[in-house]
Amino acid sequence: MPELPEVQTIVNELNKKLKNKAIKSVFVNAPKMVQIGPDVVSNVRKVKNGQVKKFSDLLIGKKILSVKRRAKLLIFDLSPTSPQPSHKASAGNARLRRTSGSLSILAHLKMTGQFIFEDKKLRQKTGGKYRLINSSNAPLVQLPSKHTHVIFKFTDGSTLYFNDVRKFGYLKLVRDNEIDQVRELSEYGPEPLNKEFIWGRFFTAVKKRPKGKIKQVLMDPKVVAGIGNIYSDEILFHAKVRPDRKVSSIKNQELRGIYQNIQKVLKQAIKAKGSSVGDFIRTDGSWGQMGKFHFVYGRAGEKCKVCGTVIQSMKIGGRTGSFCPKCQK
DNA sequence: TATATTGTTACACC
DNA sequence: TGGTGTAACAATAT
Repeated sequence: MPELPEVQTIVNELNKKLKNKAIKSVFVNAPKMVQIGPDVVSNVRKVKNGQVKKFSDLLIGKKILSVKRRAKLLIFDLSPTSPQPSHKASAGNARLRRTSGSLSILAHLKMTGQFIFEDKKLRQKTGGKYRLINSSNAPLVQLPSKHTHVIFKFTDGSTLYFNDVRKFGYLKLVRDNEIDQVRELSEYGPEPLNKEFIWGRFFTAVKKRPKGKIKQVLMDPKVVAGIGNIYSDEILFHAKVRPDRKVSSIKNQELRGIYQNIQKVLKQAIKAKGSSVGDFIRTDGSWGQMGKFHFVYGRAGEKCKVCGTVIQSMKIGGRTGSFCPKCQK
């Protein structure tokens, strides 16, 4: 379940590995998972079967300049669009006129998306599967697998696989100079690890929702970006606040503790390269280590690491939340 | 075969 | 109007 720390882990790794690599080819096996923004190609919102070629055509030859993150979205910035081919090539496609300027790929992993990078020289066959790195921490993965939906090949022989068991994730091409207007990006709240995430702003945003349960408010991307089920549970444990507490009942001091623990827990998780819960693995196929430090998430029925009380779970807003009934008030 | 799963959006209601 | 709550949706494993 990639949340902010998992996405940041992938971004850090891909930014190193993909920087200045040129795209040689793009294979799309699940057309519904790629989109072209309406501002890139007019009159096209979603790429359908016959339009996959446009998606790959727009990408081939481009270099990846950098990989960034906003909330849980990855942003691949590409080198500028090459000059248009001759008039006759575009004559039949007047309505699908390409606009100039740089493109970016927005990628969302949703529940089960994975990016796996394979350097040609690291591929080693082991009984039909491939171990990507020489480490006991790496599970065997088959590449491509039946859940590989998009494959990028680069001119240096390396490959990037986009896997997603549930197919909830997507890749979306948008114009770079209008990226701030993309709705997915413009409506997110502050980045919790940036300077913009100041106490006063957080306090105001939370207090605007007095009837909301604190866990739901923390997971609202408009209040603060990037926090999902795992980290809302963990943050509230460290802040000693039950997830079902109404905002109106939370004392300023408690909210201050939540604010501080948002940054503390997320930073620790990034250091541990994320939590390998569900399908999350790193771009080299290895697991993140944050799961070892979970105090409540996924531990319902087990004993609290602090006081020994059995961890409970409850549905909050249709989601499962876990907490220690003794440590959290 | 029914259910659980999650991030995000849509929408009805107050 | 905007906060609130609920449903819907994507697709699959179990």
